[in-house]
Amino acid sequence: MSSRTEPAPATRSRRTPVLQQHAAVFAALGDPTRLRLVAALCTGGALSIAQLTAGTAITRQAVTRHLQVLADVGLVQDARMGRERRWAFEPAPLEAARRSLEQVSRQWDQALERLRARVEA
Amino acid sequence: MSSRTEPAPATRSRRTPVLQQHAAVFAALGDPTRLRLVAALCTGGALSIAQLTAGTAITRQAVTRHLQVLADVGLVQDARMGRERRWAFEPAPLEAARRSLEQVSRQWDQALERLRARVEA
DNA sequence: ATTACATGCAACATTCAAGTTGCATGTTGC
DNA sequence: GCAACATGCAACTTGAATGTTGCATGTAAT
Repeated sequence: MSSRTEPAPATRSRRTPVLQQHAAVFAALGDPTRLRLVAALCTGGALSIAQLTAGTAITRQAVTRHLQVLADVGLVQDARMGRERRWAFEPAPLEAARRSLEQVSRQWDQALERLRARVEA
Repeated sequence: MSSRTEPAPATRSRRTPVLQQHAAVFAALGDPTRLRLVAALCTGGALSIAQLTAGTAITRQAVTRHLQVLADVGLVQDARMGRERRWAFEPAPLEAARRSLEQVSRQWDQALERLRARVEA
């Protein structure tokens, strides 16, 4: 890693790439079907593709593609169980995304407080 | 509000629409440029379109469209200030999204605990 | 008034994501 | 072996998202 193609131009441009890494996780969660899959998997444990397709109005192949998108960002993991393929939720990326949102919230609170302090001065 | 078009069909199908409502917020955050805009606005207060365009490699019009996408889910808000248009971060939808992720995390923890209790029994 | 700045609007091209269909492959059970 | 189930793979269509260019509009400053 650290290809270092950019000359680190400004002061705060080092912080943004970390956020952009989380953009992929948000993009994966930004689809109703995928969000439903994540919710189903984190509640019911490991499920097969056919089971996950049962509740939806879309094709099994479409569900497979959505699961692949979720797997690309590490939100789910697959394991062969005989003739079927069980998909399980993986909490780590979601935790990272949650912390990312918390950090944005914190920065916003700090900005508000700085503004208030300046007004009172 | 409360149009009540759906007859509340099943037991747990009432929970998923709430999640799907948050999918739009995640989709809005799921773009590197937009995530950068949100980060910039929550740190630096209200900024104009030209200011937000300065750091990027894309056009002013593209930034405008991204801001519109963020505004559609309520993440930013605009206000005219003379000849320019200041955009400000709005924390409410992000807080809702953060709580949504926390709930998913909580459900996962509960599922793990249930599984452990069953194994020990 | 006129010049410069900041933005709005609309048409356009291009890329990508979502979903489908059709068929092939592997696995279970009789 | 054979039928039924579960999945994999690939081509295709469609619609939306991203970004651009060109011009119009409104505002500020001289």
